[in-house]
Amino acid sequence: MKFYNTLSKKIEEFLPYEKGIVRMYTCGPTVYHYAHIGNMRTYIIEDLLEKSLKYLGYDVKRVMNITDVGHLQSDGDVGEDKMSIAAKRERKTSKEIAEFYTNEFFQDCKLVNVTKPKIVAKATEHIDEYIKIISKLLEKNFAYISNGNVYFDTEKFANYYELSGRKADELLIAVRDGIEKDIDKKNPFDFGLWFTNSKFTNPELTWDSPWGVGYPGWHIECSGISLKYLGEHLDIHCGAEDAVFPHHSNEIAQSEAYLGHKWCNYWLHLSFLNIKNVKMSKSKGDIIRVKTLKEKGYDPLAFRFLILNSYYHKQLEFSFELLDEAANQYKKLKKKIQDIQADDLIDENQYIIYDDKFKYEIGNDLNFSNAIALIHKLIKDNKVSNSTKIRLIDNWDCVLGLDLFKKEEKKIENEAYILEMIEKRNKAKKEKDFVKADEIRDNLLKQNIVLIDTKEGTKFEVK
RNA sequence: GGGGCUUUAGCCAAGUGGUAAGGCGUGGGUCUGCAACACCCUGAUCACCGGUUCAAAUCCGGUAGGCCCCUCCA
Repeated sequence: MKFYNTLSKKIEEFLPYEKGIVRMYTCGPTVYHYAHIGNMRTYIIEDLLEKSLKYLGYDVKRVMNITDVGHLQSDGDVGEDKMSIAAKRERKTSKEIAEFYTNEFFQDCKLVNVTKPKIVAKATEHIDEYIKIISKLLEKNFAYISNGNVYFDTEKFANYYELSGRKADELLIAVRDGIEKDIDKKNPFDFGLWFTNSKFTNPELTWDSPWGVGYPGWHIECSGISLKYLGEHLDIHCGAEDAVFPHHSNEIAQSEAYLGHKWCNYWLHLSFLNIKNVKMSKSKGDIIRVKTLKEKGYDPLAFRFLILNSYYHKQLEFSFELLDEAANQYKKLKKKIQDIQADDLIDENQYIIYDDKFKYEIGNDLNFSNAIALIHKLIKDNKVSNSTKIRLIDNWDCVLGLDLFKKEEKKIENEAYILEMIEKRNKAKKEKDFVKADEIRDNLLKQNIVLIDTKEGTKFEVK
C-alpha cells in the first residue's frame, strides 16, 4: 500500500509499526449539526482505505472520535462551544444535541455503505485521559497555566511546524474574520488544553480538574482517545485537508511531548468536495446531506461511486450534473455485472491473475479509477468464465461497497395488469395498429414501467 | 505575506522518460413498425513559456488559473 503522506510530502510505501497490524485514527464529526456530502467524502475515502487494508491482509484497528465538547468557535474568549450554541438554538441539552446528530451521522454513513468503525469514542467520555496527559505536559514543562487556562507551549516543541511546513514568523495571527487574539497566551500559536476561565461556561459541559472546573480544548480529545485505544505508536492518522494546521500539528505536539518519542508516521489528508467553488459549511447551514440526495431520488451509492472514482488528493467540484453522470455510469456498470450469467466454472488461475491486479490498484495510492476500469476489462474478457467474473467482482465489492449485485427492490403491485397490457400491445402490433401499441407503451411508461422487447418476447422493468 | 494541494478530450479519470487506458455523454451505424435495451464505430499532442534529453503529459525553472490553511467547518 502506498499513498500521499503529508509528513514527507510525497507518495510513500506504507509500513506499519507492527507487521500485519494497522492502527488507524480518523477524526470524526463535531455533532452540533448534520454532516454534509463534503464531510461524507472524507468518511467514504477513510472507509475505502480501511476496507482496502483489510483486503490486502492487514488487521486494521481503527478508532473514530465524536466531538461533543470543546470545539470552540474561536480560541479567544469570544468563542463559545459549538455544542452549547446548538443546544441554545434547538432548546435541547447538549447531550440531546450530540445524540441526535451522532445518530443522524451514522444513518447517513449507512446510506453510502460507510461501515461504522468498531471503536467510536465520545470526547465527553474520556476526560480522565485528557487530565492525565495535560498533567504530564505541565510536569514536563510543555504546558503552562495562564489566567486560569492551561496552554501548550509551542516554543518548547521543536518540530511544531514539521507537518504543515510553516515558519512561525511568517504566519499571520487571527487572520479570519471574527477571530480575536487570546491575550493570555505567551505565543499566539500556543493552544488551549484546558479552560476554566470563560464567559461562555456551560454547566452541562464542565468537569472538575486539578486546574478547576472547566472543559478540555478541542485538540486534546484526539490525542487522548487515540493513545487510549491505539497505544503509543499510531500508523495512520486521517482527516480532511483543512485539519493539517493547526489541529493535527497540535495533536502531534501534545502527543509526542507527552510520549517523548515519535507518535504517528503516516498522515493522510483528504481533499474537499466543493459546490461551485463555494465551501459547504456546517456553520453557515447551507448544506446538502446524503439524505437530501436520497430524497431527490438519487441512489446514495451513486454518490459513493462518484467519490470512489475521483482521486482523494484532488478537490472535486460537486454539481447535480456531475452526480447525474456518476449515477448513469454506476447504473450501467451494475447492469452489465448483473447480466453476467453464472456458468459454475471457476478458473482459479484467472481468479488469481485478476485478483492480484485488483490488489495492486487499490494498494497503488488508492487507485479506484483503475479498479473500476479493471472491472470493465474483466467483463469484456472472454478468456475468463462467467462464474469466475462473478466471484471476483463480488469479492471486490467488499472493498468498493457499491452493492453491485444487489437488485433494486421495487415492488410490482399490479403485475397482472401489466402483463395484460403487454398482451394487448402485442396484439395491436400484430394487427399493425402502432398508434394503439405506442399508446399502451407510453401509458405504462407514465407508471414507471419500461417495456423491453427481446427475441424471447416483451419483458418489463420498473424504472 | 507565508505554507500546501491541484491543472490531461464536453464531464469523471488513468498515466511518473519512449510518441495519450477506461467510463459517461455526443455524433453515426446495426437491431426495431418506431423507440427503449444491447452491440459496433467515433474524439485530446496533456494550462502556458523556456530548459535538460536521441526521446517529456511525465524531469528542472518560470508564468497563469482553481482550491485549502495560518485558531469554526471534513
